[in-house]
Amino acid sequence: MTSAEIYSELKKEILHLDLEPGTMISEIELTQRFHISRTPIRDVIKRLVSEGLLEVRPHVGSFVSLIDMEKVSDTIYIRQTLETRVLKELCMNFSLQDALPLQQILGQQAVFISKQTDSDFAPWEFMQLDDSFHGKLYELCGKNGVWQTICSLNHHYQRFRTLLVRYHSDPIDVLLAQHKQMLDDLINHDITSLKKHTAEHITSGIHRSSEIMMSQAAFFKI
Amino acid sequence: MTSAEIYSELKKEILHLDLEPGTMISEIELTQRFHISRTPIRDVIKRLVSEGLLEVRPHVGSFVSLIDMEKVSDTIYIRQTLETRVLKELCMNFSLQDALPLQQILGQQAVFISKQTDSDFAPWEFMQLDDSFHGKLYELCGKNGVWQTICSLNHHYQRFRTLLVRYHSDPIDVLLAQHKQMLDDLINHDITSLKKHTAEHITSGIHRSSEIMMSQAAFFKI
DNA sequence: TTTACATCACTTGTATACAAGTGTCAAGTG
DNA sequence: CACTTGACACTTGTATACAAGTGATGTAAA
Repeated sequence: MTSAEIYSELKKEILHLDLEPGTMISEIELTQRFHISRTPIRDVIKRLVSEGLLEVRPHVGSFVSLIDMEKVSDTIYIRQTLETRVLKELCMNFSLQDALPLQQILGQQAVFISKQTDSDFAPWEFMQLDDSFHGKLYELCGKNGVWQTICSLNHHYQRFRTLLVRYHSDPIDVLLAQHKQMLDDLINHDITSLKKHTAEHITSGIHRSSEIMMSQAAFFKI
Repeated sequence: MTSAEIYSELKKEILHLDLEPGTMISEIELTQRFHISRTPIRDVIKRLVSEGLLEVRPHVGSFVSLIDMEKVSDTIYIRQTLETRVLKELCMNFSLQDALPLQQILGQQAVFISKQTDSDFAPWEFMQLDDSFHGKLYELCGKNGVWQTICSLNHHYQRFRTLLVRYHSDPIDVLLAQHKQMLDDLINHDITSLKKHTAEHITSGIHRSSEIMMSQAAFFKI
């Protein structure tokens, strides 16, 4: 297993909360698990530290970082602000041609929901489709780089979203309905309604944050 | 010299263009310069890579990354969008109390300009004061975390700004005048004028980008 | 002269021994 | 019993030897 693969694997486990916030990560354990020496393991750890997913206390240990709700709030603020502008610009010249790829993604989301059973609940697959939808909005607007930048700093937000769907605070069929509304607004060139629905969609779930923070207090910072 | 200090020193040299884009960085040279072994040097390099300031070609060498104008444009787009919203919110409840720290920073900028001579031209000192001004705007709005986030992804933009002031495309007295206008707009609660002046200020210099890219083509990507 | 190829100097990648700091836990002391 | 203290196990930090890939350079053959 190469260094990049180990990085992806660990990152995935952290974002999916398989590695719970606060868990200690042992370098030596990882060397045994991935059959590789400490040096590349330490490289991976450093990289995850730089993304805020791990914290290293020198001579003590490496730990999965606690979810920082301030960072989550900041991410939501940034996403809502940028997406409002992007959608405004997109709405001005929105064509039915633009609607096609978005409708395709909504179709995939509908398929996912219909296949979904309680036994094999895999929220991150839907979260990926959610990201595809939003990413496509930026792409259609010629702002793919902005979307990539947002993705690079939404790690705490993503873990919070995982909790939201895990506790069904954010039913995925509601999210799909919100996407559909946004697409309708785009087709109708209704900027006012679009702005409202976008804000609702992105900030949805934050209302229940205190509830979730209570039930999983150990996962959160301060 | 500790690992963190070496990181700061190298980062400073890259952002100030003392280490020019494209320059090769030798790990062994750095071990000799800082009297430390390869391991901590490699840690520093990895960290600068994760910030997009260095690029490592395996078994070839480590190089200062070329300035990516797409990233610069994206940064300007993000900054302008966020700052427009922050200033709008700030403008609504702006008090003369809020004006005090801003006026203080403008005073420091004025002092800097008056002291300035052509022989000891140190643009980054003024850039720091520029950042202080903008950072204070976010802070007054309770959005300090958002500002910190922006700072973490504006490295290419900062190198571009260094070029702008180096070639006097962005005379610093003009920047100060723009700051003063923005503060006046805040005091007068004139959102429309504020939005216009903010956009002018943040996008100022981008107009001359092609000119600068021509004269320093080797610094730029593609 | 031109081209193909082997050599070599140099780079980063990896493994590992050792240094140094931290926290636990048990024994000793008041 | 409460508290101090020191040994110890375990952590990350650092140094360094070696592996492996790259590109330039020089040599020999066509």
